[in-house]
Amino acid sequence: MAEPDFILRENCPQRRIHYILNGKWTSMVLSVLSYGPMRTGQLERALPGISKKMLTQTLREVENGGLVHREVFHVVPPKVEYSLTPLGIRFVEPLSALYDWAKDNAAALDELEDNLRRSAEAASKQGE
Amino acid sequence: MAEPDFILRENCPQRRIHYILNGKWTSMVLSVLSYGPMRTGQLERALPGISKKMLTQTLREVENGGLVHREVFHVVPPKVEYSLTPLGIRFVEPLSALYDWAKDNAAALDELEDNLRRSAEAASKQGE
DNA sequence: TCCAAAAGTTACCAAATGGTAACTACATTA
DNA sequence: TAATGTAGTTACCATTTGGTAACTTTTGGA
Repeated sequence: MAEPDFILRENCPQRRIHYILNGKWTSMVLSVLSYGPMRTGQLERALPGISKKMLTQTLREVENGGLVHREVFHVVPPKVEYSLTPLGIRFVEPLSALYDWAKDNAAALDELEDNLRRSAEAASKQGE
Repeated sequence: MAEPDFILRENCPQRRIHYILNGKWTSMVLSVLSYGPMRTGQLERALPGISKKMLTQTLREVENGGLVHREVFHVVPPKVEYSLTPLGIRFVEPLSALYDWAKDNAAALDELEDNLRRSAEAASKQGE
């Protein structure tokens, strides 16, 4: 008989998908691109706080993974457009579901963050 | 009029949920607990490769967030049982969806990993 | 008397991660 | 002649992250 579902071995689907989505910006870059092709500057403005370095680094990763297509227009000043590939579109599916959940469950997120805040305060009082 | 959906500001639902699930083991610990209450040792065996340190650290975090309940039985040798709280059960919902997707789309994961492997090889040939 | 079992803590360390700021390229425009 | 706009790179650094291994505690059993 098979081993129970709750054993999460190296290389199980669960670990594999985390391996892909573990960059700080990866999933959000994909999510933004799900709204349509975008230029670098648009992406940058869609993710306030991202640095140029992280943006290009993340874009290179998803490009290497075959999730995103990079199209260079040879003009001056430069123009580069990014868009999801068919594979990228498939990966955005579970992300959108996750984000939809987050939008619909803001109260749960609030509750969790309140809990964390309270426990952090309690811990710092200990240290006095 | 509202700004476009694809602007992902600090504190938007998308960023908030990543903030919670960003520990290496957090989401998998929650996922394992969705199968029912478990003792420390069971959790440890359900996540091959996790260290004692990371297991307790992760458990404390989800406990502080109010996602997991920790019940100590005062016996020797010690017995401690972890289980999802109602809030925890809500958070497991999108995780399960994500993991179901991953199970159903192993081919897409393969394709992505192949792409990454190939691009890594190409990059290392460059360096020779 | 000494070890086992279960859960947990601690000190220490190496690697990964991501941020800042300065720099490049180049045609157009003022 | 000098500045502008767009995409990108690079060196450098601080922080975070997570792993290892040794240690603790308590009681029952060999």
